[in-house]
Amino acid sequence: MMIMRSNSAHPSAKRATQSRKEVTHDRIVEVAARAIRRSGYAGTGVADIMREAGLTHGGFYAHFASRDRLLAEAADRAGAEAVRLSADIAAAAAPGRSLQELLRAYLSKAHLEGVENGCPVAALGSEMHRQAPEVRHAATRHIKEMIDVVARQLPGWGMPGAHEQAMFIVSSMIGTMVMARAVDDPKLSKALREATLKHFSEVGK
Amino acid sequence: MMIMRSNSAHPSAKRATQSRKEVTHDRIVEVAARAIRRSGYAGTGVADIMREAGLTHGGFYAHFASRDRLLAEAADRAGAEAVRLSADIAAAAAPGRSLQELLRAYLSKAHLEGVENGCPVAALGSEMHRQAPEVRHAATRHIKEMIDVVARQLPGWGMPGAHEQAMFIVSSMIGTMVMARAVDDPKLSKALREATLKHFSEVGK
DNA sequence: AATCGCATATGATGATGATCATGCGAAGCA
DNA sequence: TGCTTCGCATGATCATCATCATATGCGATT
Repeated sequence: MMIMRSNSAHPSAKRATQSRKEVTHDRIVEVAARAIRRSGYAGTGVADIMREAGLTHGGFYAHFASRDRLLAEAADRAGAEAVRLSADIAAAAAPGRSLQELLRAYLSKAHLEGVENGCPVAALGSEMHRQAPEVRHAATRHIKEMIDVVARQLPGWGMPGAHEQAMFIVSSMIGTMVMARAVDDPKLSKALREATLKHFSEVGK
Repeated sequence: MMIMRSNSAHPSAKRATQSRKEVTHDRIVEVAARAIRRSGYAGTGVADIMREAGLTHGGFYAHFASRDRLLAEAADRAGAEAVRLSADIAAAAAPGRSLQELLRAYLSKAHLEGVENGCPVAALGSEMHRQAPEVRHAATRHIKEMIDVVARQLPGWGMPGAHEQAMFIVSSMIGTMVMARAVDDPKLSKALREATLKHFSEVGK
């Protein structure tokens, strides 16, 4: 079960259900997880997030010790969501097609245009090395998870080299999406995604 | 007494007759080109740049119509430098080894640690889609040039598919560097770079 | 229905940011 | 040598930002 973390000596109806504060906290994190992908770490202000969550800026520090703490929670959530989504896509694919489906989804136009709900590494990768240790740590953890997810879709899963190959695939996926979003030429953007898709078209189970 | 700054600092004798203002303008752009890679577009302020260039913030608008205009010039310069450096490395390599040397240099520890003088796409990629049109345009141009540089090192240069392959290679290079910089685990960082290096170890002329 | 505690709002503070108006001092011309 | 022009500095303005102190009002408990 859960540890009782009561903020008062009196039993103020603690139960498995979330308290009001927890619900709000959660909503702020969810909004922030989208905001950072849309506007970047540096471009996301406390007031923006609170406003988007339907609150005002003042209450923020009742929920988070600092802006960085929120960013860490938001990055963590975004990463966890991305890994879970990838695993789901792979799990739902026909046997032997999981890596292909994963790549197709990742390099899709929908993902290209849906930054705020997409891969946080593609959305925030080049800002990462400037972030607070907690943020980088969460990111690193999810990156490792993502590599594992990909590795499990490889024919030689468990064999030496599979992990290495998975690292390469993930690097390529992310680089392709970063580039495809960076350029202002839609044709080039599409060509970049298709080139990567084509390169991996034979890899799979 | 007064700090004499003449054009002797940088013997950039492109035009023998560079006015004082042009020299200063150039210096600001050069500083900015490093600053944006180090601190990101959003993290680079006008005052920071001017201070680093040995000036005060006030004179800025005598040189640039806006902050965005400077960022565009800085991005353009960083991109041009990166492409030129890559082409130089390839040109200096032993015959048939140019792509290998290029990859080795790009994925080196030196580049990993030298953000401010390195590839601007790896340093700024995920911030790019939010930038002013001029900035994105300059970036796109240099990305195309970079793809061409890589394509020319391929065995099947000119044959159908070479350009496609070059796009894939560039995407992978950039993605690998973004990831290697993002993670806070040096072992993983190194493993990512080596995985990509290994994957391309047979490609070349 | 009255009360009370907690979650959130209001508002303040000090820092920093982009932009601009204006003054000063040095470089070059007469 | 004195004058003019131009490049840069000083300093101000207005906006935004993170953070915090304090007020308020809702909802649950009595």
